[in-house]
Amino acid sequence: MATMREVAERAKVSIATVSFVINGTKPVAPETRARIEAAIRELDYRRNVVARALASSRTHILALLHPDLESRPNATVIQFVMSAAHGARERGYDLVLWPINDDEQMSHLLAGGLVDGALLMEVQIHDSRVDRLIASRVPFALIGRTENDDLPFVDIDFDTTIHQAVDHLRSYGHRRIALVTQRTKAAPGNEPGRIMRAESAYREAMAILGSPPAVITVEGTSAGGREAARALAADAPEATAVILMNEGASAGLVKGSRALGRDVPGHLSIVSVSTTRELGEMIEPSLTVMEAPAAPLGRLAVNALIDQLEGVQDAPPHRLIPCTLVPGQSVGPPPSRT
Amino acid sequence: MATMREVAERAKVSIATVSFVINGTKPVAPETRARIEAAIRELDYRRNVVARALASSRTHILALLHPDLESRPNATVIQFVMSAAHGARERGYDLVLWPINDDEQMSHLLAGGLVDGALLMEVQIHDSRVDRLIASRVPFALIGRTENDDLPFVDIDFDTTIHQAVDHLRSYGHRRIALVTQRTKAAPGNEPGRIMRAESAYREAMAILGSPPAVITVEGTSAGGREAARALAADAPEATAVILMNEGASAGLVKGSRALGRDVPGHLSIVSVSTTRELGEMIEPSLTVMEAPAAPLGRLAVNALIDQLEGVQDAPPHRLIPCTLVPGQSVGPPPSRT
DNA sequence: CTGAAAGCGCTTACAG
DNA sequence: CTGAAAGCGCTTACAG
Repeated sequence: MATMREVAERAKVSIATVSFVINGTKPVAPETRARIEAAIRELDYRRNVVARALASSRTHILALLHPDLESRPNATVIQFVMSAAHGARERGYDLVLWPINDDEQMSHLLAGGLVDGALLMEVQIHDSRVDRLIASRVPFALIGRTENDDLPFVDIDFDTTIHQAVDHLRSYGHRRIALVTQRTKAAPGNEPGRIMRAESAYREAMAILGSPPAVITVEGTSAGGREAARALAADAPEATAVILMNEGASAGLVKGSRALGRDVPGHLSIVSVSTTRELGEMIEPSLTVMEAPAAPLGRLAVNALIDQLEGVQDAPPHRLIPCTLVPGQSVGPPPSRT
Repeated sequence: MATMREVAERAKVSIATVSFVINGTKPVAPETRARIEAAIRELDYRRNVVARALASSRTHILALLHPDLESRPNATVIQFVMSAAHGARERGYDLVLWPINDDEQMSHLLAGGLVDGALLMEVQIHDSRVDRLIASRVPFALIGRTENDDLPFVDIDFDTTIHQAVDHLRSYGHRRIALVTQRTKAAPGNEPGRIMRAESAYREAMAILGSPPAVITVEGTSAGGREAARALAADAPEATAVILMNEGASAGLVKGSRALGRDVPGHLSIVSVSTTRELGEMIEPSLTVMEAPAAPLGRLAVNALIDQLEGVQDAPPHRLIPCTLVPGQSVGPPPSRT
């Protein structure tokens, strides 16, 4: 590869001037600029990004910190990741994947100076990784929120989403609506924020509706879904509809309900929240879903971070995006009482 | 952040010696080493990876080149990506995501000197990106193969996989087996290698079986699956089983068959190849799948690349991994002729 | 076993 | 508008 020095020699200028035209950092006379651009073209010169990084103390690399997702990743996650990578590249940044197992390792990586900023996924209400991030002094943006709303974050607007889901069900005549949510390994009270926020939005909506809430928590698996179906029949038999905040359990819930003789949507309507429409279509009957804004959220997160790095002040204030209703065939009127 | 110079001063040695102990590149006297290690601990020193990269011309960064998957990624892809990232980190490398739209852009990125090596996904039979990779002189490994088997690659062993699928169906008594494959935007004859290889393995198996092959190609969507169901009924009515090499069409195929009055597996058995077991479980009846070895393949790919970078000679010669049969409920005996 | 020094390929005050 | 030079924080022959 040609170096900046070779370009400078060929164009009969100093390397400083070459740098100025490449970066547009200082005005350069048109003729000089033309000579330099010609030299760049002739030598097929590409600036060495590592040297630039060392000299400017800006690597233009961003880290995506995520729990080790090797096992059960979902479609929403990859859409998010890919759109973040894409958004980063569009602004001249690279995105590295950092599967983080423990906080110690995370601090280590952050201290290496490889990245200009970090994106943290699967944020919990109390999250020690956020403390590590702050301590590292590496700028960051969170995907999800801790209890501290002041930190830079982007998130799904669960309030709006859940209320829309409830409204949709109400428009069919449902009044008794249960919530099926997901059990995690996190300590109780410290679930991923999305689970807690969805639940509190649900409780609020039920309060407005004047209906008693019914919350069922199961694993995010087919078996979990079946368990939810049994629990619904046993503990919340009056519920004619369910809001499902547990993508992995969706197929099991439908299968399990049918196995108990409860047709979907004949006896039980289902809205699956924060999932993909593709997943909704896989299931029979196809699920009515509130599609997670994974791709927009990925771009929003990466742009919020880069804006922060580059000191852009007019960053868009809205950092919450609601899910989008995608009607399927899992919602119908409640069974008529006979 | 502390620098190596500060460590050296505190330990009363030269920075060269500090470098030697950090990298283990040269023997250092035990007492000297102890002093240096103490200084490192006391200053909480972390080597700057950018400076190391520039000085050593090794960035320890790898690129994962993938088509722009923002739209329809699948679970197999993310498992692959995550395990590659994880495998890279375990060996001290970082993985950057490069969504590649065109070859030009790819060459640009490669020329920037950011990465030591590259992994290319979704390799096609004739793939201009591979030519670009070779021209860039950046070491690489392919996920999938071009027609040139000599290049470093890892891949699913479609031969073994398809033959196992056929054997599984034969053990139930099936002899007339169709293949449903996926239409892509690629020019005919230049599909992703996996599609061509699966098809030729299928044709070979049918030849051995003495049955005429029947190949149906549809979009990788629910609509495509329905189309496949119709085409099977119309064009290959004698087929009692189908090997599905089209994950996105799986739900549609089942729904479409039933809509035509053909029960699964009563009238039609299905084996879905190169997919995830989670997806198989979503569907009713749960699909018998040949699970793609996404995670092992991710590690294999990244290790093959790093071995190459580090001159490890005893790289494992086996770079093909077959899918794993995960029985579901979509395979049964063929309908008895009445 | 240890050190002085060159050099990796850029950016960036500073001077003119 | 352009250049000489220092410096980013390391690695790596080379010398001793």
